[in-house]
Amino acid sequence: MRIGELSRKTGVPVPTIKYYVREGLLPAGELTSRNQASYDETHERRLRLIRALLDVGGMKVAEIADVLAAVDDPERPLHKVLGAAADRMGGTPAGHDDAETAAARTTVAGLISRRGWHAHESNPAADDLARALAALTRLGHGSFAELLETYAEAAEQVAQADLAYVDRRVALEDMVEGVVIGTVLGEAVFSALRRLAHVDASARLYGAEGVPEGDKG
Amino acid sequence: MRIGELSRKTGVPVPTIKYYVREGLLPAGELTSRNQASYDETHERRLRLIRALLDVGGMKVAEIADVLAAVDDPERPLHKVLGAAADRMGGTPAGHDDAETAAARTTVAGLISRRGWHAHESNPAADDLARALAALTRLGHGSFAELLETYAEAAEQVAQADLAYVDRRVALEDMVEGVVIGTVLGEAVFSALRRLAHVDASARLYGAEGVPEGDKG
DNA sequence: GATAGTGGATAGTGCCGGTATCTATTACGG
DNA sequence: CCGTAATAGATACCGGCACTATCCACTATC
Repeated sequence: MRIGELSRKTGVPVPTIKYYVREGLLPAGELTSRNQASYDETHERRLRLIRALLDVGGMKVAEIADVLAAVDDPERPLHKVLGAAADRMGGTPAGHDDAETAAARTTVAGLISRRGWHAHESNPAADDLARALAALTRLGHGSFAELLETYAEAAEQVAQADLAYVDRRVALEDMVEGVVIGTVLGEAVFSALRRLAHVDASARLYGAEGVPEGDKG
Repeated sequence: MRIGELSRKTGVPVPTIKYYVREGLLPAGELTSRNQASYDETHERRLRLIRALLDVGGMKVAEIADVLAAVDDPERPLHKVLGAAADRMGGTPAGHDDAETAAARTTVAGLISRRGWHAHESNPAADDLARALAALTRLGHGSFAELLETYAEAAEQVAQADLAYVDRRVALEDMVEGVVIGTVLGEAVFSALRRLAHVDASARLYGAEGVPEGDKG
């Protein structure tokens, strides 16, 4: 198909498709003449993946380029792709190691070893966690750490379900892509569920309705 | 204290503090003369909260302004603040209701009623969830919905722990702020934990180490 | 052979979170 | 009482990002 049809099928404007190609998110179409290239379903699928990662997953274009490059790497070291997909967070690049962050890092290391997780504390996620805990401490909510075990338990459940899904549901061919999808979109799914559950829990605790009559605007 | 000291204590540059005041995130200091204002610990705390919401929570300045306005509202309708804190997601404003989204919406409504959640399906979180599921469907992962129950279970655990923490740990005075902190920073915490758990789960499944020797760059 | 569509390239747009600069004023140390 | 530093407030500007507009030379198609 030509670029116009690709655009129509996916709802992505033609100039945007060109932009994605320039940025390395999408392979160029195969040239059939100097100003004609043909695109196939792989382009269509990749385009949908890009939009999902952008719109639902909130990833940045450059991050998507990195992750997709890892996906396309024939070597496909699964845990590296997973890392690339997961390490897209952490707005603050490094973060000076103040007292709170150092203490939080210790807490995180303790949690990891206590749960026997096969994850090194140098993992970027551990860093993000430490920074979040440090921020909580600075706000006088250091005891939020009491919830860590509950959180970790739930996170384990979710992660196991994710990986099991990928393992049994996805052909080896698409496994890497499946991991990316599960990691990024799964996060969006869980986030939304958590917010819904919050509404429910607060309704039960404080008697506030999810949406009182006529409060839908 | 004066603005310079506030800046030193929090690490936020003076012009940035002025910017936050302009944007309504931070109340202005009390004027003691035409070019002097005094700030107190409430400003300091608020400033830390703003930075946490920005850096760790990934919220936008305008969103923070909304949420903090709700926090400062003497009426303090708790569930509304929670909503304001939670509804900060969803990059795509509305989203045309295509076939996939409509189907996903039905799935979400089913889930909510099945779990007996006191949350209306018109909730923005339900919308985000539907959009995430629709994106998964478009990518050929409609069966990801099989994980919804597991996800929901975990989300319930986390939400209950969150609210219980707020309920018993926070004076009524600060409860609203506590909800915001728990909602936003709790999400960052859980997200990081989920990524760590992913690393662990994939290590167990596929034998990839969290960080192989000399792979820490 | 007119028209619409295309690949490729460059420049521009709108938003966002600040940062720089400027003025008029005041606090503060000596 | 004077010089310097800091401050409030206002406006202009900046860099990053995700596009979007425009242009050109060319070609598929009617």
